[in-house]
Amino acid sequence: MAKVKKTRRASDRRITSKEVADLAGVSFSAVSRTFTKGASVSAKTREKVLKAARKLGYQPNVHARSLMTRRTELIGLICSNFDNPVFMEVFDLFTRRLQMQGLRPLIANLSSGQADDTLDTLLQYSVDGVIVATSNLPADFAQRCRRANLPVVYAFGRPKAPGAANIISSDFLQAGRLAGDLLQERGYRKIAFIGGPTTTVSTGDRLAGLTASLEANGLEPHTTVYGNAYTHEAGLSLMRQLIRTGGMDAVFCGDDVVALGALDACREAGIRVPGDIGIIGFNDIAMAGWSAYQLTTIREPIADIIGTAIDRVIELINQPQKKPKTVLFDCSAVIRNTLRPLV
Amino acid sequence: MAKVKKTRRASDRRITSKEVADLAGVSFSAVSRTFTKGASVSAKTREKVLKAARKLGYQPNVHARSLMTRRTELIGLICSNFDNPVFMEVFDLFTRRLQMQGLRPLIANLSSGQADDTLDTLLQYSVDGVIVATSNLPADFAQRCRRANLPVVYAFGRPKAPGAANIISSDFLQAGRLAGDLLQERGYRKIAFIGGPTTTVSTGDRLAGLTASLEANGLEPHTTVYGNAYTHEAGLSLMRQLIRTGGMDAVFCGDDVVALGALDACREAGIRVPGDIGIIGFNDIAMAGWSAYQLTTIREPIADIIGTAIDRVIELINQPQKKPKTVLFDCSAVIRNTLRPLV
DNA sequence: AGATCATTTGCAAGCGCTTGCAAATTGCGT
DNA sequence: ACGCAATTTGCAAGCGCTTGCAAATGATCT
Repeated sequence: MAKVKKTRRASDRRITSKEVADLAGVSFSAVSRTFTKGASVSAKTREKVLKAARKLGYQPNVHARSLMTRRTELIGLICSNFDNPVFMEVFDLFTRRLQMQGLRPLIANLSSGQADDTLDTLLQYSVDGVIVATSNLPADFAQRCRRANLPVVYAFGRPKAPGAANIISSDFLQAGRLAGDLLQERGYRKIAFIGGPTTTVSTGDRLAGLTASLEANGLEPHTTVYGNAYTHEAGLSLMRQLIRTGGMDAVFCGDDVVALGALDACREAGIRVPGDIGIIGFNDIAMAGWSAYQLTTIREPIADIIGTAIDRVIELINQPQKKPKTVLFDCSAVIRNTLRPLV
Repeated sequence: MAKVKKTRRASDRRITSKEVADLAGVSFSAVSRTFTKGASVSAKTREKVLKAARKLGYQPNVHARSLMTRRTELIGLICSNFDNPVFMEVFDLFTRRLQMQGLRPLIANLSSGQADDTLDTLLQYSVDGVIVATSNLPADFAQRCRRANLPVVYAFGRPKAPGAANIISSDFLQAGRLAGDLLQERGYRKIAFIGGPTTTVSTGDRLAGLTASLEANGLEPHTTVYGNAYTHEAGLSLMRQLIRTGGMDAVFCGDDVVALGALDACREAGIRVPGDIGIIGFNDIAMAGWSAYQLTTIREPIADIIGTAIDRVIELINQPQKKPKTVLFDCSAVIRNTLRPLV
């Protein structure tokens, strides 16, 4: 970055509380107090200050304040799945909910760069807490946060590494079971599974749920294949492969984008869904409802997860000694047209 | 939010430069200097400091620093189109590119709340500059930024209000013309237009471009209809309407999501694309390339726009007196299967 | 009016850092 | 070994704000 200019033009400066104080004819701690809620100021002074502030266009400087309060109202938001449409909803909700609580997200885009820098940056900005909304995160991240005394909660997934952590997520096992039940009660028996990267816990859990549901009836997954990412492309090619092999009558996709890819593979192969093969996804992204797809899928309660994650991180900020906790939400089925009707 | 705990446990505190200085046996300005690039420190002291810092896990406090440097390295990023898939790519690029320049985005999600608070918040956090990546923004936003002495650049659209502003965008007129040319050289003559909200400048410009292209051959748009948002739903119902009316042989959609909706409307009506009707979109979102759609569309050079917008805002931060400037990028065609081949 | 208590206010000491300045150190030529 | 210039260093004065404390003001009751 270019060198900072030294010359400090008058216009460059922002209004300070001193200036407001002068205009209002009060001490500058009075200004500070009218802007810190809960502080002791008479209605009269507050009025004077507010008027002066308005006139000058004064805005208290959060950074200066944070030096004393040790609060920045900044929450580090760690993301990486910028290629999955579900992220749009997640992101929208996170930024809005945080805003509503008077907090601001400081985004760390993990797709680029190393995770190490990421934590350093968050530390430099003294974020009050961190919410992790990605799964491909170095295992020791939580540890490092703890060492730095930084509250951290995981949303939408749990860290691979074992050990206590604050986790707010949907119950992937239950989701997998739900998918399995749904499929079976519609008469499907030879159920294949298309998962995401084998390294992600979420994929494993969903498969485990499916397997559990099948085992209850003495069945087991017909085939399981994995893509190296939750993408349309992966779903497309994996489904083509499955079609070539054949033998299954339904497939549970670990993610909607993958399911849509699978659906497109069927379309091009002339396979009818749900006539020939049933398909069920996970996430309920917007496109799943588009008329071209009408994908039956499992929906996680995104808003609940996000709301709870935010509440939890606030709680931890105020009471850092609180014990780690895991909250799992049940998922629900969204029935559309890629599964045949109940038998 | 709950009241801040008063008690300040030792563990609560972050390491300060003083502590590093003590451990390293140097003055604490030495610490500061080793962390400010371009400062004068001998290799030996820097080594000592770095070692101590590493041992203690020290990270300089950006907020304290910003008090003196008058730089926060924070850029306000104003967004609102969290429902359009194109946003994912935009957002990913913005956050990454900013990160690469040593800047951090402070997101303002305009979907909720008033724009007034938004600017106030950005001011409180003393962002160094603002990038507006949304079009539905109160007209006076730029004015208010100027009054507050805040560099602001508009990316992906220009403010409705006239007046000088920094605008980095694609050339919607050229894009519209390109679409028109493409359609005509493939023999389409009765071309309809599906736009977004009539209030957005972008829609108007795209239509103007199309019209210009048609006029060159003595034609004019066959029909123009507008949705109240750039959504699949809007495209679907608008296209159904168009189909009912009939008479056109092609349609230019102001946005890809709309185009996909239109495509689905054709599919359900049994209309063949591009056989019966040609369809062209705008944006080239990921789904446009999915095998179910294979949408021919116009692509804006998103990465260029974002890169330039960032460069521009940095430029303005360093030289606030720079005159406003508009940079428009040409769009290009992405030919897939929703237009019939060249005649 | 005077005494008593609750509020409100200003003062000043920080918060963790940068930076101009002058003193201390270093390198180098002779 | 000595002198001089170029570096390096520590000191101290901020940056804009919060907050404990004590002084000042206001309210309330005899």
